[in-house]
Amino acid sequence: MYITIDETDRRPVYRQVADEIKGLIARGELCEGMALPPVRQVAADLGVNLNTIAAAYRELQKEGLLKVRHGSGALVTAGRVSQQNDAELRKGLRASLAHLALAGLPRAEIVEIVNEELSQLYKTGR
Amino acid sequence: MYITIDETDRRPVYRQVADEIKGLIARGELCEGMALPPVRQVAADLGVNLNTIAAAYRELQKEGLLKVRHGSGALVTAGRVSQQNDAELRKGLRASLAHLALAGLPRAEIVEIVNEELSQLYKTGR
DNA sequence: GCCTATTGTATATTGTCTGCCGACACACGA
DNA sequence: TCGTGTGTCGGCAGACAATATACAATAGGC
Repeated sequence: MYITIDETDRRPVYRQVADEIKGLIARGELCEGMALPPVRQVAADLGVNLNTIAAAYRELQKEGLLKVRHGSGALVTAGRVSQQNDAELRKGLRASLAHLALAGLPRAEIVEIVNEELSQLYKTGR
Repeated sequence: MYITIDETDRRPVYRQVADEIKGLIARGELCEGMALPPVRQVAADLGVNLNTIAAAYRELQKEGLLKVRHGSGALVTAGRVSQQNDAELRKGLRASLAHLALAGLPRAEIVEIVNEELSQLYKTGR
């Protein structure tokens, strides 16, 4: 499972990890029923404490994407998160798009980038 | 200047404020040369300490969007941020789109939302 | 059944970040 | 030059992040 940590990112590490795993699930690289690697292994790979990864797993369990079992491991339990309200969902997207616009990208280029990313998310018959 | 704080948002308040102002600049509601309201006024409107707003202004100054002048006020100095690398720019967008996909939205609907938001950002002859 | 390895969990500690308060410093106009 | 309006600085308390260490649950071999 290939995930990375960005030192320059201001989000806490456990949330970066959670978001990366969420991305893997979103694009189908992790499917329902699959086991996640043990927290110690991920922690060793990334050079952080095992509790940091455990926090990421708990975060995802709280969102309903994982089932973490004491003594066994963690399983992907869903390919979807429970429905959220529309305004809430848009907020993050709006901020990201504003960021791209402020960087000076023309609208057409942003559309192109969005389509590329969406193709990654919807490539299979999901 | 209409901005709001979301108690449920996990980002710190000063960053929420910074991001909202960034959005206002991105969609042209704040233009180069315009003055921002004093930190005390924004702080009073939002019910937070003035230093919290000052931190937001400093954040934006660091990104090159504002010029904060001790004793006078803060001015918008640019409608663009300095160029960043492409991968860095995509990261936030990718996460947002993954979130929408995990919420179960069909691809077409996401494209529609993106276009709506982009229309807000590019509505004038910018 | 019991041992052992493997796995997640709980507790305590340390440092950092947030947000606040009060005092200070700069700018501009009367 | 003085007063008002403006941003800034230092210190504080509380919350949060990441760590080290010890604990508890599970799975498999014997």
